[in-house]
Amino acid sequence: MSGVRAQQKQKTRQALIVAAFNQLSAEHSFSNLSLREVAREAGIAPTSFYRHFKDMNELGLTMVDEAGLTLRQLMRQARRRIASGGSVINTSVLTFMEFIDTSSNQFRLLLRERSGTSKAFRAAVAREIQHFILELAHYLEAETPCDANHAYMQAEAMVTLVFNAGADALDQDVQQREELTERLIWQLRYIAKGANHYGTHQVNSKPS
Amino acid sequence: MSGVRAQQKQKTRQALIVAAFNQLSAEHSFSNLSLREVAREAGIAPTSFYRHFKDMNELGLTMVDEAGLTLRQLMRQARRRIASGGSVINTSVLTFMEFIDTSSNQFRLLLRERSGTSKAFRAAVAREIQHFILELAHYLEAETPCDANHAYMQAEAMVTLVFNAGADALDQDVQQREELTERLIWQLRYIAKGANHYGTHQVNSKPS
DNA sequence: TATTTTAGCGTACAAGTGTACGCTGAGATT
DNA sequence: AATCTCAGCGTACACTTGTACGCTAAAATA
Repeated sequence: MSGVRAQQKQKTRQALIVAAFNQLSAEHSFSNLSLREVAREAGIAPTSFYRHFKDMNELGLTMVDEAGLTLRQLMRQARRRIASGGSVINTSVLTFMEFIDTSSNQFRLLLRERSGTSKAFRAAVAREIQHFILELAHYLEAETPCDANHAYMQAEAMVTLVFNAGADALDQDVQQREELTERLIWQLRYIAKGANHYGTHQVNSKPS
Repeated sequence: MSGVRAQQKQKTRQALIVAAFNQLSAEHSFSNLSLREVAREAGIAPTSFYRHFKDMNELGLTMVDEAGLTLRQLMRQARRRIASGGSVINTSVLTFMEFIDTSSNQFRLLLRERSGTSKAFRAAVAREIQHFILELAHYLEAETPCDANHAYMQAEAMVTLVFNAGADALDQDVQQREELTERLIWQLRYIAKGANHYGTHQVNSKPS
């Protein structure tokens, strides 16, 4: 049971995933990929694809998981930087922008399938984003004078803005990205300010 | 020059556009459409398609324009409601949600092509959204104590949140939509509050 | 060692795609 | 009335796609 067999299988399985990611780009989305092209790039026969995934759909869901994993790992790293004395907003934003830069295809997948044609895909992406929101909400509830409900809404708004800024950044050059990032940081400050205002007291009263 | 000829041409051209919109759905995106299927639904031969558009791409851009037009018309209507004494945030949000409900396929197109595979598409959608942002920014600058720069950032953040909430709403039932709308309204208040705080005075000082 | 399992291959096929080409007949133009 | 224009059609072709089926050789198991 040395597992030479299973080991090789994992290897080509991974080759398929890598091949699929490589074929994603600004001009090529997941739904444009064909089983045959992916198999070709992975160096196996089209029909061998089925030894690993029953479907292109199944491949896609695996890719979403993988992208989510990458993102979560990066953000864990961000939390370490924050713990050792970085500004929360700045560090998080910069880390996210780093993700977009170094793993743009993974981000593109999440971004596109969020509003894609497969309900399963949309749900999978929504789950990944939800992770983020909950984590941030938990942090905000603990570290700022905000009740749970407002902490959640605040987190949701922030994650939405960050994610969207990431999407815009994909098409931009360095100069534009810097301006975008600066605007984003201001916008996050707005939200923090507003949430702390409304979330701290008189939660149920209408604002003026 | 009665134009019977040209009139008929416009008619089938419109039939193509309608056919294409009809084939959009939660499970079917623009890039899934085939020229042949669109032509079939419009009731013409595949090759006749070329009498109207050089490309599926050209059809798509026309559709984006049309969707943008619908949206702008709806928002003009919203402005009238506001002028006759409605709350700004509430009225705008409700109007937008109405757009998503009654013209979901048009919204889906904008939503998806915003991060789609064609740069021209992305630019076209970005332009439509930019209209919105500028219009709102102008309003905010005039009606609230906010300098131009902060008014723009505020408007951008608000439009982003509204647009994204619309995207989420597409998959939701009435109950969930109500909750979503309520959260959205709070989030917009956060932004308004924060922007007025930072944008009114001491613009260049760091927040506490 | 003999047997079973299985990753990967090659062949084959039906279905669908975009589009080149030439024709027709009904409006438009002269 | 004679001519031109051109929206729409049908045929045809070269491709690409997913996948069913059966084979092989090497690893795993007995």
